[in-house]
Amino acid sequence: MPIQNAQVAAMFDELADLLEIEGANPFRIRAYRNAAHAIGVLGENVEDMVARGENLRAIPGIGAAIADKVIQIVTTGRLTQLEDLRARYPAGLGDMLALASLGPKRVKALYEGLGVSDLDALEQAALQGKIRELPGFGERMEQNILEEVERARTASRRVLLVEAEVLVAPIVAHLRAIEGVRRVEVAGSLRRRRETIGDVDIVVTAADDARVTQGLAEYAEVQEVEAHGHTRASVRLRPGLEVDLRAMPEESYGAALVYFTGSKAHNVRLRTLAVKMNYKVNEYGVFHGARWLAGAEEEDVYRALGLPWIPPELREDRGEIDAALAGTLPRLVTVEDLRGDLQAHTVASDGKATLEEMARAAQARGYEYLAITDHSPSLRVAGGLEVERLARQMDEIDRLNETLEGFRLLKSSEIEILPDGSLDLPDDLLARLDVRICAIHSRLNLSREAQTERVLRAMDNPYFGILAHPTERLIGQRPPIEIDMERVLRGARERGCYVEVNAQPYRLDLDDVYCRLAKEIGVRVAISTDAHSPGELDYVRFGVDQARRGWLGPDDVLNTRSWEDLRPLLERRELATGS
DNA sequence: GCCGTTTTCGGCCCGACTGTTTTCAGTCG
Repeated sequence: MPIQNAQVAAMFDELADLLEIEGANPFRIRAYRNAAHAIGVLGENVEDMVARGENLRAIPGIGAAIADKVIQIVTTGRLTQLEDLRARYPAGLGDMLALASLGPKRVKALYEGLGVSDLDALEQAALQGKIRELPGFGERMEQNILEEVERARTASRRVLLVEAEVLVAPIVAHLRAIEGVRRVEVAGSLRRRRETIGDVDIVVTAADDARVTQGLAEYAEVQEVEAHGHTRASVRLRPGLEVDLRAMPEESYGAALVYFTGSKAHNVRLRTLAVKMNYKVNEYGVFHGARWLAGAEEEDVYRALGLPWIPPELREDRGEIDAALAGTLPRLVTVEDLRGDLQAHTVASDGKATLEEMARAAQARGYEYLAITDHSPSLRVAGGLEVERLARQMDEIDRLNETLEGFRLLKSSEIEILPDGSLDLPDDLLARLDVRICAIHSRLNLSREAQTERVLRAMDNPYFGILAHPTERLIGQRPPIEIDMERVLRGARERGCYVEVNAQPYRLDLDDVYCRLAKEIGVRVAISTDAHSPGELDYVRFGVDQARRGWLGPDDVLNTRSWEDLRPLLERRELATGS
């Protein structure tokens, strides 16, 4: 069974957790966490790197010792050091560590003082009043632990980016309406446009800070106020989403925005850079000794550190600071760069609107083209079009295009990649399409090798165009299929094929990390909404978000081009093969 | 345990809040 980077990273994180409980050198612990982060955000698979004999020490944060451990993990699937620690500390301690009031010190005290090693035992100890008797613990802490155990049992998962947006918009409106409030900005992972959101951070400037924190605490949807100070408030909304608000002085607004936008790893890099310059960075500004240098706007903070402003989507400690220092930050693609959408459905298969309704909606967005990609025959559950119906739709598109000014519908299909790697439409029909979107919808559980071969074989067909939603994941519901994405991307480049960034908020597929890998390998992407109704064309921004997080610029994206410029890119292989 | 146009040894990001405290440790973001 191949091992994914995320699993390797999780092992080092667990190692760090257990070492914390053990009371190991905190800097050594940090080294493991840094390594976990470095591996987690790596585009390439460490297992493949090891197989190719590449030097893992080239990865920043990985030295000789951790490189050896990575090799042990990918070759044996185990890490003896971790297994030794697991033998010494019960598995339930990890659950305890996840509680807000408990860190490694208190978990260790509870385990050694009371023999408590899981949430159930912890709850019993609290109910029996034993916890308050431990040194450093009290009655209040005992009560908090009880509440946190209960919450952990009913814990809600991270919410989708789109869900968080819907919940947060009215809060922002509520805060803006408070008297004396000047600036309100959502920071955190929502501003970095991560695919899921754990909690929401909001930065505010106002004439009266306490009035704003009070205002949040009194917001109608608040279920519980977790903390409530003069300049800071933390509340839990009914759906389980936590909102942290920070009121800041005007001159610190930019520094606070940097600080609360994160990521944490990005901030650590910034402060480390500052220290080398003999500066200090905190949420109030950039300081030289006690002297305040900058902080009113984000641009000022970065400039004081010798950097250009870095777009929030890049602030993940994936090399953005080095790129900023070198002046090689990419100009990122924007929604405004897009000239069309390359995947949309109609009532002919499983969509909700007609050809004309979809065309009008796309044109109203300022697009020049929209590809109609109703499903192919094998996908019966989605009303896939048989050959005759598709041919009739193509005629209808021709007629409609004659009535549309400055806009055209593109003839297309979302073509099934069958289990044997063949495409679900005959070549003569494929040849008549403007764009060919190819996708897997069935047999998702093939082995990694078989699934990879299936897609590469499909790409051998000279009519293969764009691989749609390549990993088939549904965020929080279905994991990605087992597939060697690096091989798929290299195969796509060799064959002149492309991949999709599907903008459906529950797909976001390719994700940001694979977008970056596609760019490195040299495969262009289509940012497509896969819209099933006119309103879903707006989802495009979520696809753009992930593309930006993957460092993609306008040139890396197919549909930033006019149809005249795009067409030869899609036709190229047919010309080359003479078909 | 990692890392180095200040260092191959001696550093390693910073402040608010909570709960326990009579001056601060622990945790979080």
